[in-house]
Amino acid sequence: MMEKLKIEDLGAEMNDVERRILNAAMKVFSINGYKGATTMKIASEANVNEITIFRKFNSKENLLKVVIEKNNMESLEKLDSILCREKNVDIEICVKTLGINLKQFFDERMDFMIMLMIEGRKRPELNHLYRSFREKMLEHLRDYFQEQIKQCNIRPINPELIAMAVFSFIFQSSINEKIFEEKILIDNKKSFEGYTDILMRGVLNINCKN
Amino acid sequence: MMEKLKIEDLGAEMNDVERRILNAAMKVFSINGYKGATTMKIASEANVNEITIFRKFNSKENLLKVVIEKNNMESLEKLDSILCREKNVDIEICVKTLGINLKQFFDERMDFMIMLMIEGRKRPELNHLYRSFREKMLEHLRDYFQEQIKQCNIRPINPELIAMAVFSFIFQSSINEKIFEEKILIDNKKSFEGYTDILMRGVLNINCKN
DNA sequence: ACCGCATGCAAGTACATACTTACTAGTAAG
DNA sequence: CTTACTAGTAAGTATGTACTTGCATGCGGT
Repeated sequence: MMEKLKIEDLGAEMNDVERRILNAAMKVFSINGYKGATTMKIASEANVNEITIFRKFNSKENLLKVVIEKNNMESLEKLDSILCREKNVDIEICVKTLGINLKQFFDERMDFMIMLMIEGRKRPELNHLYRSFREKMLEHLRDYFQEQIKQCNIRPINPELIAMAVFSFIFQSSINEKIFEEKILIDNKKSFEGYTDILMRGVLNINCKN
Repeated sequence: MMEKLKIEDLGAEMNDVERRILNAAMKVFSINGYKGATTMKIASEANVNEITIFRKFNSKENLLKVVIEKNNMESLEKLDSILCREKNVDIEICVKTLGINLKQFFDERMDFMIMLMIEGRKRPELNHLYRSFREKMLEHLRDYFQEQIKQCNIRPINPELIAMAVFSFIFQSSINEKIFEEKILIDNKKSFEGYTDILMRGVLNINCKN
């Protein structure tokens, strides 16, 4: 007998069919939400018979959990690679690159994140998943700015606030493109650079400024 | 025979039952999304028999449209009252009050807006509704900052960018509270004042500064 | 008292969809 | 060739839910 995939089994490698199903599920859940996503849609998106989904994942509910868990693992890994603090570097460049990387991170996951946010409101057990990304990002940013304040590169503003300012702009840019297919400026990079410029001249301590 | 309520009839005053249904529908749609919201849930939330909904509004689909249209009317009205440009006033105070008012506006409607955003992705005919708020707000902010640039109160940054900076922070604050029941700072007002401070010292033209 | 209208209640229809059962076909290994 | 396993097909079950029909009830106005 074949084993049904559960969250614990994620470490094991998957075959082609399973991967296709998971990718399709991710896509369909993202766009349609849990209720709106039918196993039929997922199956046809994955080019797989509907029943195969149940054979592999037992239930729609379990499928969602596996999709979430897989995404969570991959995302946290990716996030870690982005959030390697670069010391000894010009603060403006540092924030810019961090922002651009985080923006890309969001762009790749925004649909799914929104779904998690929505679904999480009704299922507290999912809520912590999106929350963990957010927390990680905010914490990193907060610590970074805290450090900069200590080093007197930034004037003593609540670092939480600065972190939120960066985070919210990135988040919103990503939403703009995903939901409205609209960019703030034509060039993504330019847009965040512009924002960093605004942020910096407010954040940088004039007394310590070069 | 009783007339079924359609979008055109919104001008007419509604009785208690209709109002209760619309309020309940708004609530249930907001939290559960279109698919997740069952007529049964709406009915019990409104303390009304399920069938009454169909008698009054014909179909779930039509109910959604009426809810949206009603909300749209009321919201645009509210927005208009917020966006009455205050000239001859200190720019920092102006942005602060505007931000705080917009924040409150969002807080009262965030659930529904998110639902509109989500639903709008699958139904382009709904998309323009949330879009119209956003556009209105951004346009107002953009024009305002444009004017301030002309008056040399602000250095020549892309006004779209500044508008977006303000908008995104407010939007995010509202999401924080709605989805995560988390505030950036304990005090809402303080949080936006802090942000305005950051924004201003980056935005204000030092040459023209008092 | 009577009429008209608004609402509730009971029962039911039609359909979508999660999930099952039983069987078949293909494929890879020994 | 045989065995074991994987995936597809066909058919069906059970449930939830939008929406209907028919009747009862209650209430305000005349």
